[in-house]
Amino acid sequence: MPADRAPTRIQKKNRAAILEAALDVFSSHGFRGSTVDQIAKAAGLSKPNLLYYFPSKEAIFNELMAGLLDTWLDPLRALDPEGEPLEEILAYVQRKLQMSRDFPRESRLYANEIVQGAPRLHDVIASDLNVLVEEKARLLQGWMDAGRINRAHPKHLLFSIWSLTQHYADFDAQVRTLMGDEDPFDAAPQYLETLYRRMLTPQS
Amino acid sequence: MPADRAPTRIQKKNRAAILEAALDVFSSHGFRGSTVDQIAKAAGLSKPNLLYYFPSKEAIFNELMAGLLDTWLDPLRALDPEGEPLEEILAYVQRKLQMSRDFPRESRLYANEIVQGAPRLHDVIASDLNVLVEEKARLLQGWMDAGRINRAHPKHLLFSIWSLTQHYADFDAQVRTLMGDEDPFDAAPQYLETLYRRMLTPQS
DNA sequence: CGTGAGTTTGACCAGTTGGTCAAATCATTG
DNA sequence: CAATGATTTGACCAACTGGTCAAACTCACG
Repeated sequence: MPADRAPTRIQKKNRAAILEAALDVFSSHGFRGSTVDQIAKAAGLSKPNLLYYFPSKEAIFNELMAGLLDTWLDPLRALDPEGEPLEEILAYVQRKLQMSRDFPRESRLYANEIVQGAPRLHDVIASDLNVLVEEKARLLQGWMDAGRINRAHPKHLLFSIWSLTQHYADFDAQVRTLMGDEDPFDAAPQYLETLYRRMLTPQS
Repeated sequence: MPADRAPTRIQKKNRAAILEAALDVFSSHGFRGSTVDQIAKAAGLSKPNLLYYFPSKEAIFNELMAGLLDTWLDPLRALDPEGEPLEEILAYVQRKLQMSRDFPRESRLYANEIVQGAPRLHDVIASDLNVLVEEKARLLQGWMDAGRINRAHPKHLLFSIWSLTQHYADFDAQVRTLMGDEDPFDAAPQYLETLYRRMLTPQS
């Protein structure tokens, strides 16, 4: 393993290549289903060479996850208490949808983990994510109490946004097969905007 | 392997126990992540004993999947062209949600497969499911054209129903952690009914 | 209660997998 | 260009995994 001095040119390049390859492999086979050899080959390295940069398969996975979670929550963090409620929510939905389009592997990596019971993620969900969700749920509740958006269970509202947007990344294989030639992302933004607009636009 | 005569009492019991155990194990670790030993132990058998009833790990998986897909599509098949459109759709949503509550392992097994690119399911999705979806999408489009429900992309409408309902099974670990004491299934039916009612109730 | 089919198991095998290590090669810099 | 540290690799290991097999055991039934 490289000393903990400043990383050399080669270290930077190879660590990046490994993480990129690992994202590819882990997101399409899950942790258990992925082999170090697969990742090494995808990164253009030999297995021992890869293990020169990371102490273990699990270490690669953890670093990937740590990096992922931060960017993953950014769109929700950006939900602005000062903004116009409905537009804020619609913008959040579109940001999240955009992430499913641009980073489907990250979405699937996360989905893989949660579906399998989140063994390696339970702590961070129970702490960081929980705090953020509580905060934003209160914000949404406030907007509802003020009559600025229609009432709905705030946490379920958040779940529905995650679910609907990530579905296009996580179930990509199914969605594309059923859509035929049509790109799912052509109509999805419109569909979701309509859905949440109709649902949340305040009715007297 | 047992001869292909009528199954004995023991065969019936053990095959059922194996499939039950396999559902448990496969749905929480995926195919690659599950071992025959795990399944055998969960079924209360030794590994060679299990392999006396099924020729291979893959055979267990396939039999499980074959059984699953049929029941999985039933709720959609039951969408009745003769019924009142909005109520038909709302009933479909509730049936699907009920399945997430009653058969979360089946949902996760399916999710696991699709997230990983549906390698073992692509054919059946492209044939059986595709036919069913095309049929029901036309039905929904007809209802919209007749002004009986609000307009929305019919396939995306179906995707959203799957996504929202299955989310409660597939992301159960996350949902429960974030809901604390509250059972997600307490508010979910109400939330989804409201969502689709507001979205689809025809507006002049 | 004996006997043949149905059932169970311990021992085993070959292939895979995560990970190690010493030796070889390469890059940087004094 | 020497020499020192960084990088790479082939050979290897122990644990695990899917699957086999012959021998032992159990059960239903005449």
